[in-house]
Amino acid sequence: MTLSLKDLITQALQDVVSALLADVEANKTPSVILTRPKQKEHGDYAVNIAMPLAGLLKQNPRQVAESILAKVQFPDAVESADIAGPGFINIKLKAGGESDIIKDILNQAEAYGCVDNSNSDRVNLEFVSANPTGPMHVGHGRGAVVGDSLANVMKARGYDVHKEYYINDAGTQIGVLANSVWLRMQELQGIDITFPDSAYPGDYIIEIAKEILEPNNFAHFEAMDETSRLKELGTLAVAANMAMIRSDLKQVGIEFDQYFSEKTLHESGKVTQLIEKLETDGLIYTGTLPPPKGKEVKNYNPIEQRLFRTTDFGDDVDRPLMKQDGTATYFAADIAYHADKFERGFKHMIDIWGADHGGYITRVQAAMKALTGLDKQPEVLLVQMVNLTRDGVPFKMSKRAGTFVTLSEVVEEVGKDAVRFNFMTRRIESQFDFDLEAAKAKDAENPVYYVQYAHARIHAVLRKAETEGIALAAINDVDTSLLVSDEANKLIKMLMSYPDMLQTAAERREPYRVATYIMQLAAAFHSFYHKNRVIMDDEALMQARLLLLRSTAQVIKNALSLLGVSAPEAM
RNA sequence: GCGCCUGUAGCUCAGCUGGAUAGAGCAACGGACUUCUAAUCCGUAGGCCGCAGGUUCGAAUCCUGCCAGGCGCGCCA
Repeated sequence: MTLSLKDLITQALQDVVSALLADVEANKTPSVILTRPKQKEHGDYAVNIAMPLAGLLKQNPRQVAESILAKVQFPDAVESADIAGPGFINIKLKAGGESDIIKDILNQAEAYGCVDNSNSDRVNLEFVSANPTGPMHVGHGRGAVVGDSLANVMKARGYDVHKEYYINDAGTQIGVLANSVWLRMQELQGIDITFPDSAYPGDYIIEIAKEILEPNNFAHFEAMDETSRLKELGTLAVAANMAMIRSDLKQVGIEFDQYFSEKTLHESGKVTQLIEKLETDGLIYTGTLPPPKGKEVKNYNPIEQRLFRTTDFGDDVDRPLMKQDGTATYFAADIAYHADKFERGFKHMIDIWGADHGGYITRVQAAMKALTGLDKQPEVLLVQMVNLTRDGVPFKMSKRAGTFVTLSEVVEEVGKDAVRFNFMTRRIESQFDFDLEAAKAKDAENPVYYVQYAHARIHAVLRKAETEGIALAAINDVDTSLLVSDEANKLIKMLMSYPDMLQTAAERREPYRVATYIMQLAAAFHSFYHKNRVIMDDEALMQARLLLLRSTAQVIKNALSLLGVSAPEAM
């Protein structure tokens, strides 16, 4: 792998910095970081290294900058380097100095921006994990899209990512689900039932009831005792819901490497083993928890419980692992689950949760520390809530009333690309107002069309070239140094920054950066397009511009594919 | 009361872990299609970066305290 021009410049400066510090007692050598200045007059790259160095050398920053420039040996492509402001070094490159990058992009094609995964830790990425009691709603959709894109971005940067979905197919909710289905089954048989508030009201329950009745005889269930009936119906209903959820996920282009069932943890005895282990380790004691703060609890009865000493590992209060009826809490199963991930060889886990689970992070991390010694694991990304609106008017969503809007409905209305791209245009920390009309709009209000249009536009030019009988020159025969216009320069810089952007996105778990980047890249292209006609008489310049367009299309396509969004060649 | 997240242009959001004159899109106003896709581009206007302190050469960014909004806070998942 050859060093980029940026790397060469950085290296040249770093060498001088080390030389200057040779006579000084310094604990550590500050590292040179090249930045892209916002102002064009500040050159192509800027370095602030003179500022931190000034303190160590006890000179003023501008003097330091002068010493650096006196010694440094820049590569040929550097035209000039000047000192500016309090001590910045601004580096200007020769026109077209970096334009060779577009050849690399085309040679690497879909691999541009990616690195191989030869030596990296395995990462377990758990996301969505929507309860199998109903269809996915838009909030789940955001987590799903973010998680899948993050997986793609991290894979592109060499991480070995395993995508996992945790199915909460145990607990009281499954009993509620089974009972709801049973009531609907009876109703379908013409039996008069009353549907209690505690049951799930959605129409999908009726569909499930029908599905179950299709191959099975009603009498078969009627004859069973209630416990085994609810158990069997629970299993069937979970399977039906998971089939629906998987189809919803597929609709937005998401598939998992593994679906992990909570029930198997209980059945295999892993949960009880975990509790026994904690008992043996002396991490469990009998105690009474204080009443919850902040909200009135009616009929609060303090009770004695066996409590896990999570406070010893950073939690706020100790947590119960067993309910009063002797069954395990959700928390107990969840730490058994994370311990299982650890046993499967994952030292690194990332969980993507909804914001309403934020209070849960410390206790899981505390438990994992107690069990495995791992610190800050799992790494939890909280995705803030989604508010669905139409023309700015909020939807009233209530699962109870059956008026929540499913992800599937939204995808059908606005399309997969719009859903996926729009969810990626904001940081996960900010709440999302998702407007259905805006997401459907095919104009500048909707960023997905803006970027797709850029891609389609490039292909329109390429098609035009083809119909005019223009042959594309071989990549290495093109003189890219002819690309000297401001717009071309800006576009090339955007294309160059793609790998760095991806690396940052992967390291910081911020896949939204990819979306922001594509929008900027598309803007740089549209701007170039308007000022620089591609198909023209000047053959050499035309070939250079065609090459620039092809590499731009390649990067847009690469980036969009990480987000699971299509790159159409015509619109 | 406590914990987490958020507060940047009229609206929706960026701001690359401390850099130079805080940026986009929408909305407003004014321009650009006989020429490769106007789903586009160019320009104008619009800012006590929630408030107040602190850290330092330098703060939207880091720290502290307030204010406002969202989420959460016993054996629900």
